Amino acid sequence: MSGQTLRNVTVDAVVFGYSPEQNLRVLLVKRKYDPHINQWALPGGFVQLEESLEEAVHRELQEETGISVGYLEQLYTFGDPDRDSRRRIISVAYLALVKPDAFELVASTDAADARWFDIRELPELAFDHQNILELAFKRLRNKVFYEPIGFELLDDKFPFVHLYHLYLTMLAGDGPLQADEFEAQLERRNFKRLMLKRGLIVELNERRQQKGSGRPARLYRFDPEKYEDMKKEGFSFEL
Amino acid sequence: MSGQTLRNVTVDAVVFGYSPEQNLRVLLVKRKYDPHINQWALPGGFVQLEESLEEAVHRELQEETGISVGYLEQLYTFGDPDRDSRRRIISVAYLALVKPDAFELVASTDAADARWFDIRELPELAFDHQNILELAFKRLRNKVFYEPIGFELLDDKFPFVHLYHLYLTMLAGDGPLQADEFEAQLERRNFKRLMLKRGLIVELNERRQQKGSGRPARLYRFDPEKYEDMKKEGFSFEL
DNA sequence: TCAAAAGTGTTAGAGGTACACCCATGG
DNA sequence: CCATGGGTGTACCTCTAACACTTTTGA
Repeated sequence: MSGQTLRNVTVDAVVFGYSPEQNLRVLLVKRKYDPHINQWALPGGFVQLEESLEEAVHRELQEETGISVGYLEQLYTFGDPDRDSRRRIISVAYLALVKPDAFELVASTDAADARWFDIRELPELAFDHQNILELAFKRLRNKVFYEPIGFELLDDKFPFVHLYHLYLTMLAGDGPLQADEFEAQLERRNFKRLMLKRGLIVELNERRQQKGSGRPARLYRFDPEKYEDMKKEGFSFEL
Repeated sequence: MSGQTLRNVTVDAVVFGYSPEQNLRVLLVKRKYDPHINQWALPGGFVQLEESLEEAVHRELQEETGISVGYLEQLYTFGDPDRDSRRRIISVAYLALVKPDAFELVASTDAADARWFDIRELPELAFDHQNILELAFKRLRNKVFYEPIGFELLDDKFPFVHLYHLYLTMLAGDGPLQADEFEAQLERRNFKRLMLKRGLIVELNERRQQKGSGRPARLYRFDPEKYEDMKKEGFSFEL
């Protein structure tokens, strides 16, 4: 079925999903083979001879979890001599982000061997995947400060609070404080002004259908042009 | 002599050196074997079975150029199926920085097959090393904005202008403008105040021996403690 | 008409930019 | 004593943090 693989090179992916209700989540798969059979691990596998590294990630994600990601970025390459008990294996790790639609989709599939885990309630992981995940999480948190990550994690149209809560979550990280307790450090109204002034998000003339009491929220979307501009010129996105 | 190597994994290093007189320079080696025999390339080679990736870089640099670097950071992993004509080879690229002492040392060795090149006057490179080098240079320039790279590129004690000129060089990059023309964007005296306020550099009570006329410059050094602090907490170093 | 959520306006002060000016040396 | 490079002081002004206040909804 599959082509010839490189014996010493794998790819692994840390896939993040977010929704205001479900917090920040990571996609994990349950291993079917030894070593570490039945333990949770990052999705990934051996690279085939004729595919690029990115293609390998997309293929493995498709095979193991059925998901297709909207954003993929190389994270780090792990190559310590004894990180795999079988033999010397170098793993190129990737960081991926998905929007809530894909997010929900996978959550409702077979679920036996692929599941979303809350970042604060992770199981023990196979190999050195714990390290990989921690590094990915650090990177994601850092990205908040110089790239508009919301772009890849939120729905196309979103009320402003969603973006706000995403940022609060990132600031809180896995620390002891709840996201809410960062409201002082990241003031809701000033944060909004900042985002609008930067021109990255655009006000729409739609409002969210009501959920409970309170004034209905206007919807926003990211501006893809501005986003591309910033990618080229390098970001600088101090909160 | 050398142990068994992985057939499909190499490391390559982009080593930068800087001095105010010599500008920013990159260390290249002339290839002794096919493919691309006699072309200039990044120092690097195949990873041995029992060594880590970092160890491989240090070993290859030692073997090919005799240099030992003070700072080493993983850059990116290049794995396109056809980047090497021999077979599928994945290369883990590293970015390295050396201080002027090491810098001078190698410049005066046998020079036949290892040489420093001005970043603005590079020869044609073997494989995809042009891409690797460009990425490394971009990364280095970006680091300026959130990490005190001078730490690894300047002498332990330095007059403030050295740091200033390093930053001007980075801002200018490979663009059309001369470093001097960025003096408007990065004001000498304000820049100094900023650096001192951040606490990263410390004023010494020594002065540089004279070189031409003008008031003799006070010497400074970086504060390693502050540096470690910032590493842990994550930098945020807007100019 | 009250509570909750969203959104607007305004103000004090921190901090950065720009620049005038002073210092120390060689020729 | 002038040219050159190094270093200090400060005034203006922008930008932001903080918060009071208004709007729009559900119950």
